[in-house]
Amino acid sequence: MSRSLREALTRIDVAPLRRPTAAESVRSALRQQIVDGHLRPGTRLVEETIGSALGFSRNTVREALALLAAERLVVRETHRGVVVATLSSEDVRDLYAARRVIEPAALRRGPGLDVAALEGLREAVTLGQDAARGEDVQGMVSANQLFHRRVSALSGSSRVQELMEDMLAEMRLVFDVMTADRTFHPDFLHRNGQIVALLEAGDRDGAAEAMLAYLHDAEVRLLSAPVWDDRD
Amino acid sequence: MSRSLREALTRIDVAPLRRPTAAESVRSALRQQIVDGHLRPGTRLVEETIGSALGFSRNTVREALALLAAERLVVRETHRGVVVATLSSEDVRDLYAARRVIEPAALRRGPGLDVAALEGLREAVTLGQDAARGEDVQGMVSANQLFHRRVSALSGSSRVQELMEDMLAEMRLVFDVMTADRTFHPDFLHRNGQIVALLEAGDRDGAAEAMLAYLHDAEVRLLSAPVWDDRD
DNA sequence: ATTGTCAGATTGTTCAACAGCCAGTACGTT
DNA sequence: AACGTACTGGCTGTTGAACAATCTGACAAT
Repeated sequence: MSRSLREALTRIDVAPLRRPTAAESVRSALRQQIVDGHLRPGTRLVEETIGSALGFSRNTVREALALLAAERLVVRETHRGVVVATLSSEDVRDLYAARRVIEPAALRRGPGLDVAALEGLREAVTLGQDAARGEDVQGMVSANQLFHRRVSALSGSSRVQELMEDMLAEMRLVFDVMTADRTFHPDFLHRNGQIVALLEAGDRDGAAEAMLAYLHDAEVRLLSAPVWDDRD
Repeated sequence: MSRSLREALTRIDVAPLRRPTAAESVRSALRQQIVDGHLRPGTRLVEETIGSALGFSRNTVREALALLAAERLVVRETHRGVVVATLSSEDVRDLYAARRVIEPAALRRGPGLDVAALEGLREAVTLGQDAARGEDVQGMVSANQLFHRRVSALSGSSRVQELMEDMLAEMRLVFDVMTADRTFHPDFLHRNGQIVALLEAGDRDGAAEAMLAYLHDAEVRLLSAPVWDDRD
């Protein structure tokens, strides 16, 4: 094979192009229902029921549930079944401890911070502001998650991004509890803007510190919410 | 039920006490074989073969393989099968990007740094020194991984620890390539000691910076190794 | 109230089957 | 020799049925 041909071929990124396997379909369908709040925390997920509802066999559903359990979106207890995860205040502490490690560090040192990345962050902030003006709570949550997803992308590690992805899904379970508080999201959307402004000014350490404070305050605010499932 | 009895019972932490399920057994058996290097990167894992070898059905094996794939220890390609993961230089870069985010941040700000934690870190260093004196490569790797596992524990987040756990397992796949280089491990064990010394002196920022430098150097050293599987 | 017992429901696990896909092999074309 | 085609064996993806183990709730017995 000629040298130039080989080199030209390396530039093709061959798309995965495989249609999702059955287990993947079930997995993402359930995942979607959970993060969208249609399957509330505590809901029992019965294999047979899901299987016949979605048109897949029990074994396939089992595989999907096992993966969701690895993601912590559902909890499996042997011989007792699977339920949509119900987060405890301990989980909230754990999630925010993780985010305080990852997000400030990504801002401070992550190798992914370039012009395009800054624009992406700015865009997420703008989307959030639009949603806030329209009092669109779903939109605010999505924009906020987009912002933090892109922050974690600055880490330059797909493994870190994947963890953040999972944790953001878990956060939807948390916000299930917070639907009452109408001021929660707007307050924190504003602070996203401040963080981006610091980055744009070239002050990465400042942005990292602002993120740390943000996460601290958000955790306190969430933990002060009335009801947490703390029967562990 | 009497009041005092109820109160006494709350103090029992009821151990999980469930013996591992079949899929879990297969999963951990395979995991062990992989991290111990008995199943080398690239080895094909055929469901039927594993099943009959370990005495479990194909379905059970499938569940175990799905979980290992989620952990990235094996790679599953649809209709093509499962092989023990072969890491590319891109994977090494990704892993170290993740570690540079997590480990320095855990040292700098993690809430888990107390006297007991410091002792644990010091112990890991001592174990490493002992292994180095005995030229015990396996022991050095284990001690080093214990050290970094305990650093990640400073994060105060089980989710971060879990990610680190998975990544350390992946690192075993990396070291499969590095068995040639006899000086790799002793060099870096020494630097673990310096990091602990900084912590003991109360200089968390300094320890974080030292960790950052450590991880940078380790990555460079690994990437300079002759052969990486970079056919992606 | 506490405990023993039993039936129903659901999970854990196996087995057997079949379609679909992949890699390799052989064969014929150009 | 390079290429296209057809065939084949091996494995994966997925299903459906089956059975034992175990949990849950209800009801009866103490």
